[in-house]
Amino acid sequence: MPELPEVEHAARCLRRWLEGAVVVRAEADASRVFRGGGRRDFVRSLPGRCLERIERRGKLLLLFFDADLGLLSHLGMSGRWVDAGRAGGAAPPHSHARLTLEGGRVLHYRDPRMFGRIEIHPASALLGLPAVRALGPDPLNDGIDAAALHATLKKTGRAVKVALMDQGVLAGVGNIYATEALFRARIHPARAASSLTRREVGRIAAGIEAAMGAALAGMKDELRYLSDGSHVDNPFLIYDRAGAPCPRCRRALEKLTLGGRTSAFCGKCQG
DNA sequence: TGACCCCTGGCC
DNA sequence: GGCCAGGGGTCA
Repeated sequence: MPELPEVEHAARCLRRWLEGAVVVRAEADASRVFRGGGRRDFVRSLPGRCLERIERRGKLLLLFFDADLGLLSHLGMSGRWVDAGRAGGAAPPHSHARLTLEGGRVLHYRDPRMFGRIEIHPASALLGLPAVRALGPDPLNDGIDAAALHATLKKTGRAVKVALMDQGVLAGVGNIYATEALFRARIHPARAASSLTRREVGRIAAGIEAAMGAALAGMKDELRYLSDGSHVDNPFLIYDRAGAPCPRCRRALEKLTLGGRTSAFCGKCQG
């Protein structure tokens, strides 16, 4: 499930594939991935366009093409852009959209669970979209200002884990990195956000940066990280490891549900 | 602010 | 064969 590091990886791959390339054909299936008239716009407006730059804001990919054409891509749970090689090969399963580039390379958007979305907008309007404006600071692009984060968390009595997954608090943190960061910071996921001290928020900020940094470093390791952004194994300290021993104290990791999402945590280290 | 829902692969 | 996970939009 893509969060900030995985989307950053996708942005880097797309830059490599699309930089300087001209789209010669765009195809799209009738799919939930396209909302409103998005499918028609995708097919009609992309051919002939050349990519100028790609930005990532939190979990959003923003593609700026020439002639003021913009594409927004959110990968949802299972979305991936993949390089399927030259035209003529079979489409990979769950392909909802295809871009054929000058020279014959074909990019597919795959999304088995269809929680992702693709939208076409004027490039000049992308940064002004409500979904973009609502985002909080991006830990990788902007860094985390622990004092500002402390001030934000102070205002809400929600569980700290739920608050961290709010894209308006920090852009790009989801279930995985909230879980990992709180373990690293030794803070219980259900603690009221407003009860955290400035020092504890500092540990959380450091935990987010460390967990995301480790993931980004791991993406260079092709044995553990595939080029399509998926993991070969579970590279995380405690995410999805409930029942397994805590890597710090060896006590069995516990599990609880907050904000509809499952958290692993150590009842001793994060007491 | 919280519950519910979308959708399907993967796991039990 | 059945259940669950999960980002985020929507609605109460």
